Amino acid sequence: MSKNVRVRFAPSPTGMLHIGGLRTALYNYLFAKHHNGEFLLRIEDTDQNRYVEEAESDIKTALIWAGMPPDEGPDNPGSVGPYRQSERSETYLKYARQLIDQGNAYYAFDSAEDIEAMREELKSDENPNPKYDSTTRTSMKNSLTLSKDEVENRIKNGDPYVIRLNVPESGTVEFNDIIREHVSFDVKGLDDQVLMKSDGLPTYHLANVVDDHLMGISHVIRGEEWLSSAPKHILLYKFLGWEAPEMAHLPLIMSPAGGKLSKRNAEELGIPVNVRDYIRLGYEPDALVNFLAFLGWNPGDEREIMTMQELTKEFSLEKVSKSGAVFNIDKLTWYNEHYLRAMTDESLVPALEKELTKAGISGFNDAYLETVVHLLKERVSLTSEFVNQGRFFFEAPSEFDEKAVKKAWKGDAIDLVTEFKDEVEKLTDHSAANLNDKLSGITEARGVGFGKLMLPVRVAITGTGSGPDLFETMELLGKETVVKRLDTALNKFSE
RNA sequence: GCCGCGUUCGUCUAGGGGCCUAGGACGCCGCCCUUUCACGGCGGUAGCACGGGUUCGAAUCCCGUACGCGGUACCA
Repeated sequence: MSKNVRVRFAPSPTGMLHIGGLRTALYNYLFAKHHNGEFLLRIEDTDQNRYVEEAESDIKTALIWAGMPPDEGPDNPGSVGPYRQSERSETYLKYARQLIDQGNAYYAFDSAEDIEAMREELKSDENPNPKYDSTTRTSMKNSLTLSKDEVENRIKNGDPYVIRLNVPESGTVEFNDIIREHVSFDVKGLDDQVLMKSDGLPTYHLANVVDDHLMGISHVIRGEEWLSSAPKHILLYKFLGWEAPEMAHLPLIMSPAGGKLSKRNAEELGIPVNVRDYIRLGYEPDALVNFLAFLGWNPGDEREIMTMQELTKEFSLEKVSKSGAVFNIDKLTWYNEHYLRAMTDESLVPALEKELTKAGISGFNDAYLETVVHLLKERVSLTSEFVNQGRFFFEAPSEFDEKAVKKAWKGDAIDLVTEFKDEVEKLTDHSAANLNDKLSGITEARGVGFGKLMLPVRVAITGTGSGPDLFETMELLGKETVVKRLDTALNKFSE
């Protein structure tokens, strides 16, 4: 890489950070770190109508949670700030004026109604969406059609206006996309994009070009939805006399239902679209990152599990695939389970505590919780399932699984459990091994199968027919609790 | 409609002319382990969109068709 790598993640604060946005950020981050470059965060808040107050902090929180803190951004500015576009208005106006002076842009005074009327008039089956372009602009109200005096007067009068890109009438714009290689557009297909809106703020197209240049961005890595407007950006770089950064348009993340992953076609399939939901649900950041990295990229060998460090070492845009990737929640679940199981019991205690707090349960020490984690972590997909899967570690079962009761509490279960309870009461060392000995001692003596006793005891202790090792569970619960639960069940099921 | 981009198992993908009887992962199915359920181990299922070329030889190169996706805003 000849020049210093500087990339940016440039979300618009119009809502909570989207999972696809996090992947875009991740690819930018990996690319930057792979090349020892910088990863910047720039807030593209030029649309005042869609501005959402909490969005910016949501974005920052998500990036930090996922382990990709920006090297520069609104909170830790470098030398090219400000990092919010709303704070850079004068800069954009300056370049817009330059473009006008050069003849590469022009003032347009058409109202929304004027444009609508033009579209209505020109609309046809072949052209359902007439554009404001090199052919239609000749019949509109702009500084290309109006006299110089009139233009000056209108501006002096404070008439609302926009500044539009003066797209050449013919030619092609070609560029090399790192992921797609050669891409070519006929300028005839481009419209005279609005560069400065009537509210004085730039559109994305102008702002992004000006900022990327001024901020020294070497590579623009963004979603494929931008590919169609890339030629306009290339034109802007050319008109402004700047070298365009390298471009890489990432394939989109798709819904299993088809189309872009959006609230509508994802959440009803059980796929959250906002990163904050993944955080809330208890996904491990490493798992989400690993999963997201592999949605459209892979190292070229058969590895599936890679940490952020490994991803950084291996990542390259050339290996990013060209086609969209369907979001497969089952695979994410598998990644999460994998990471969960690889983590130490101790490190998961805080997650358990968080869930307990949510459930209003308290009063258990860390050693106890660590054992609970140990017993549970191989049977859950998410830490948020800890409480549901292991409620019996914290309180006596309030209800009993009907099927399990029917299967377990029959025949001479009452006698067997009563005998077991008596043995437990006499036990001086309430250890898993001893409990196991006692239980199997009874079944052997009575000549019945192990399950005849184990199952009713399990139901009595946990309320269900399956779960972690029963003896370790009983050891953790302690003698008093075990005896009490056995009594309760004996009373309940002896009728 | 027009413009652009894409198309290997259900899904994520490896593959860049002979190494491909197309490899891995998730899912699913089966077996083993386990005196529960899981975990784990082993095995199986399933794919080069279609049609033409080019070539001794094509999943790999070219053209076309179909399909999918994106864009077509004073939104990003």
